[in-house]
Order: sequence, then C-alpha cells, then structure tokens
Amino acid sequence: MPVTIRDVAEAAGVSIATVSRVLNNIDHPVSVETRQRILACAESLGYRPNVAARSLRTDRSATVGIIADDIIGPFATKIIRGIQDRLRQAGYLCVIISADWDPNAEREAIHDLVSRSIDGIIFSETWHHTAVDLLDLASKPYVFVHRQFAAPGEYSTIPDERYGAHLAMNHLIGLGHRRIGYINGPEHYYASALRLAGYREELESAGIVFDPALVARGDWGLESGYIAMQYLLKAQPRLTALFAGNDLMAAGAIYALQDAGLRVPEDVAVVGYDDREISRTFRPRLTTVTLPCYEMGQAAAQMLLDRMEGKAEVAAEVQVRGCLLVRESCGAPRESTTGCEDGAGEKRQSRR
Amino acid sequence: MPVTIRDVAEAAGVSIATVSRVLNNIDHPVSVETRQRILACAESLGYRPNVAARSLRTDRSATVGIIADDIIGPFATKIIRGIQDRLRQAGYLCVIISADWDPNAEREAIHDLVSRSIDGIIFSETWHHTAVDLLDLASKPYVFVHRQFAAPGEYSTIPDERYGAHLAMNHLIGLGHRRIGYINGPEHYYASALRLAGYREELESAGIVFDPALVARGDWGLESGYIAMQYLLKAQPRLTALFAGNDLMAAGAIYALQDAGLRVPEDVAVVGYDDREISRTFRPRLTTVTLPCYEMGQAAAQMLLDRMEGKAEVAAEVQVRGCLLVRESCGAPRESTTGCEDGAGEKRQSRR
DNA sequence: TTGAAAGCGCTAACAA
DNA sequence: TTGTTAGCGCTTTCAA
Repeated sequence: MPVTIRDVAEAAGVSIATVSRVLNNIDHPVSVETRQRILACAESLGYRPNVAARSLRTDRSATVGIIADDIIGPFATKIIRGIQDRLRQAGYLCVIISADWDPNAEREAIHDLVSRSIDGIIFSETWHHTAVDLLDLASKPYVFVHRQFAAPGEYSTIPDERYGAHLAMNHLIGLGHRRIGYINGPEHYYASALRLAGYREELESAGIVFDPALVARGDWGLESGYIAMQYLLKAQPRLTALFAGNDLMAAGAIYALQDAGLRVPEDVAVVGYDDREISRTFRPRLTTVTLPCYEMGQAAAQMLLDRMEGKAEVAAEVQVRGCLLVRESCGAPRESTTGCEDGAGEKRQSRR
Repeated sequence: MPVTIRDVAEAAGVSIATVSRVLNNIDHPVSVETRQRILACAESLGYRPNVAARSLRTDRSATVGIIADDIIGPFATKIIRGIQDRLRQAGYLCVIISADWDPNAEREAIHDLVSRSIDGIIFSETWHHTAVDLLDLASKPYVFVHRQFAAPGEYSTIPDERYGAHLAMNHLIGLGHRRIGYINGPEHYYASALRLAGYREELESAGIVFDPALVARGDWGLESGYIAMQYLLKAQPRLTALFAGNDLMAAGAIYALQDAGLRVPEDVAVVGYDDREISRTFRPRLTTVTLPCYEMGQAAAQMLLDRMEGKAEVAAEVQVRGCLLVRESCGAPRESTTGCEDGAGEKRQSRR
C-alpha cells in the first residue's frame, strides 16, 4: 500500500493540511522545525503524492499531451525528444498520441487527453487543426511545432527555412559557383516556398540573375531527385552546383550526375538539406543544412510552459535556425559549421 | 465546465449509481428503458468520464507507461508505434519516458508513473532493469521488448535472430555461394551471438565447413564494416558472398569491396540485416532481413494486456520473426519475400 | 431494479 | 502557526 499524506502527517505528528503546505511550498507560515520534521518524514517514508487525487482537486496533472500525425518519422522523434527534455525539467510528463492524419482520431485524442486533466497540448507536425475549438472550450493551452503546410499561425515553432537556404547558397556562391541548380520540394509544403525564396534572394544579393531553367521540382523522395536532375542536366548542362531541397533528393541527383558521367564534387558541387542519416552514410558525404528538430521541440515546450503559466508576452511564432554542415559533396575544405554553435547538428544521434 | 456523471443522472432522472452501472457495463440488472435513456443522455451531453476521479477510486487509469533508454533510435520508434497501436485498440493511452541509460532516471520514471496510477509498464530496449522491484512492490505488471543485452528473461518480446540469419544464409547458399563471409556485431549484444549461430548452423546444414577466417567483427557502424571487409579480403580473398550483421556494416563493406575493384553483386553478393533506411537508398539496394520492430511492439503490448488481465498462461518469452527482402545487392532475381506475409517489411514507412 | 452514501488522496477555504 | 473540513467525480457496498 502506498504512503499517503495522512501517513506522513501521523508520523510527523501534524495535520495533513500542514503537510500539504510544506510539500507544495505554499506561501503560508510554517515553523522551521515543523517543516524540517515533515520533510524528513516524507523522505524516510518515501512519500509520493497521488497525482490522480491532486488532479481531481486542481484539474491539473503535471502531464501534457503531444499529438503527432506520425511519431515514427525522422523529424517527429527528435522534436518529441526536445519537447520531453524541456518539459521533464519543469516536472511534466508527456502522453504521446499519433493521430495518423485523421481528424476524427485527433478529436478523440483531445478528448482522451482532456479527460485526463492534462495541462496543455503540443501538436507536432500535424496537418490540420480543426479540433482546437475543443481545447479552447476546455481552456487548455496548446502550441504547434513544425507545421509543414500552409501558414504556421499562432503559437507555432518552425524552422527558419529561408535562413537555411541562405546558408546553403551562400556557401556555394562563396566557393565560386554561379550556375547553381535548385531542386524544390512539393508545392503545398511550407518549406518549399521559403527555401526557393532563400535561393533566389541569395542569388540576387550576389548579383546573379535568376534562371528558371535551373529550377526543378521533386517530391522529397530519392527517385524524384534523380529525375529532376536529369531534367536539369538537359535544360542547363553547364551548371556547376546544385542545391537540393532535401538530402534524399540530393542523393538521387548525385546518382543521376554519376550516371551522366559527372563527378561530385569535382564537376558539380551538391548541398542537401535536413541532415538525415543518408547525408552521413552517402559517398560522398553530403554537405547539408540541419533541420533543428530537437531545438524546435524545446522551443515549443518552452512556449507551452509560458502559456500554461499564463504569461502575457508569449511570442506568437518562434523561428529556429539550423546550421550548415560542411562535408564532402560540395568540394569545400572542411571548415567550421556556420550558423550555430559548433556541431549542434551532430548531437543527439542514436546509437547503433 | 465539463459534463459530470451527476449531470447525466439529472438529465436522465436517475441516480449517479445507475449511470455508473450502465456506462461501465457492470453486470447488474438495469431496465432496458432506463439504460437507453441514460445512454442517450450521456451521448447528447457529450459526457466523458473524468479519468482522475476514476483512478482515485480504482487505482487504474487506462494508461500504461513506456520506458525506453532512447526513444529516438530507428527501432525504438517503430516498437513504440506497435505498442501504441495495440494498446489504444484496448482503450489505453501511453506515457513515454526516456531513461537515457541512467538507472536513477529509470527509478524516477517508475515513481512518476506509479504515482499516476498507470496500469502497467513496458520497457523498450532498456539495458538494465534494476528497478523492477519497485513495480513488484506496487504490484504493477511489466514487460520487456527488444532487450539487446544479456538474456531477455521473463516477459520478453525479442526478434528471432537465429531465424533471420538462417533466412539470409539460406538465400545466399541457394544462389550457389560456398565461401560466405560474415561480419558480426559487438560481443555483448544478444543479436551478435545468435546471428553468428544462425550463420554457422546454415553453413553446416549445407555441408559447408565453417572457416573462422571468414568471420570478422564490427561495431554496427558503417566505418567498422569497411574495416572488417578489408580484413576479410586480406584473409580470404576468394569469398563470393558476404552476410553483414546489419545494413550499416553492409554498406561499409560494399564501399570497401568497390575500393578493392570488386563489383556488388557481380563479384560479391551481399546481404544485410535490419531493413534500415539505407538499405533502400543505397546503390545497389540492399537485400536484407527485417527486424520486426512494429510487430514486436504489438506482441509486447499484447503480453502486457494479458498480464494486466491476470491471465495465468502468459508466455514468458515471445520471439517474433522477420523476413527476407530480396533487392539488388545479392544478385538474385527479384523474388517473393521469404518468411512472412507479403511485404510486411515494407509497411509502416514514414512519409517524406 | 434503483438509490443513498462512504470514501479514494488531496487542496484550499475557513477557523482557531 | 496549526487544524478542521468540504468536496473534486467517481465506484461500489449496502439497503430499499
């Protein structure tokens, strides 16, 4: 049988109210010796407050919910880890639910969470957010992280995609390249538009005129990168560098380049995006821009924490910057990473 | 303000006891009309039972805890997904905690979970399990999934590693290979010993004598596969096939082979293990044995469900089999997968 | 077949 | 500075 607040009170020879006051650090006068005694008793008895009982009284549970369309993706896991680490620090546990792109599942998830008196919800990489009315109704705070479609909206944490594209392009231009191709992602993705914008801006500020023939579109998949590269090669055979919308397409593009008898990075320099596993295992190893998933998770958790505390000045939108990891595919000498503290993108890799 | 059982009782003109009986399907006589009326009222009011209140009474919460040393790894995520899907089906939600290989964190996690009245715990890929005494104390059931070190022990779900090795080797031998190298994983891993055993057994049953010079050791990393392959090439230059302990080492080995002027699969056929992302993006695409993570997760969830229901005949250990995915690196014609239903290993891949 | 009421462990308002 | 007590929403025993 677990130890209750009553047991502690008895052991310390005081009332349960006093115990509660001490253990919760309530601003209420308690004599020093009593406090000491209670703390000692609680400690030695191994007292742990019953969260259910507390929730019943306070409608708070030191638990937050994470709803993700898929918890298995390469970004989602890192985001979730970032959220958890920050939240645990603040004493919260996380309940994670995958909604599988199903609005009904999402509504159900919210109900399940609310009926557990969770204190807030983080939506991670969710497509829709039709169900937040339920939360407004229950007056639970919520926050979004890495919404990939349409505008991120209020209380969002997203990557600074434009900045990432600047990093990649600036590097390539600095290496002396002028004819730089770009393989964009699918149209409806938020990242596609912004990375393209970054590509154009950086070109412009270097005084290079934008050439539409240098831009192709893929679907984030490796195969699509291959096809896009073939198209680019036909349209503009004289390009000397490529910025790919993500690492997978970069890999596909390199295969196409190799099949066309071109060497990477000697003939064409390539920079990818995302710092996926493939960028480390590929030959040549891919120079890439990191997607700061872990950091976004942390930032989202912080934002939720702020909202839960009722802070007035919660920023509506936080942008997190990745950094450039210079490896082999761009032909540059190994140099220090650009854009954030040393090697941040190399952290948090899994074992095995 | 949320709807309580009292609201429903009032609306239906009955006592809260009756409502509780109907809504929980308790075996207690209730007239058909009353039942109907209560159900209708609950529905139309949108009643959701307060889980905290229920937990307080029953010490159950329809929530289970998952403790993993790292939730970010390639296997962990899929295992967790399998657990969740099975458990949600049974009406449970999951709280996930990463313990980071820290025994203290693990103990803390258990406390946090127990104080939330969780109904059971699944340990996913945890190294140690020193803290289960706490659970025995609280009389909460628990279960292990994919313990990678030492013996799996009671209530474990693990992959059938030996069977997987048989699949790989049988395929290679069937292709006519006799001199087959093997790159093993690190010594203390459970999988290393069993895959090696499977390698030897299959050799033996084909009447091929085991040659120690054909076995090298890596650390699961790509680089180590490269080095191991160089060693193998020196020790036994005439091998025609390689079975690598995992996909990463297979990739490294292929790089070494290529650097030595050998072609894969023409000169040397290669089979990997795990069906990691790299096996699909590599050139040539890797033939590999799947690690049935999702299925292990499901099996573990089922095992916990059984224990929570107090079933007597819960199996002490469940082994789950993967299957062989024939792709390009082994030089075989594309054939149907062996060992499990069609394409199981191709399911559950993430988007983007 | 239904209802009244106790009480799970805790917080917080009120009293002393 | 400390204690008493109501009550959060629910399940379950006992009585009707």
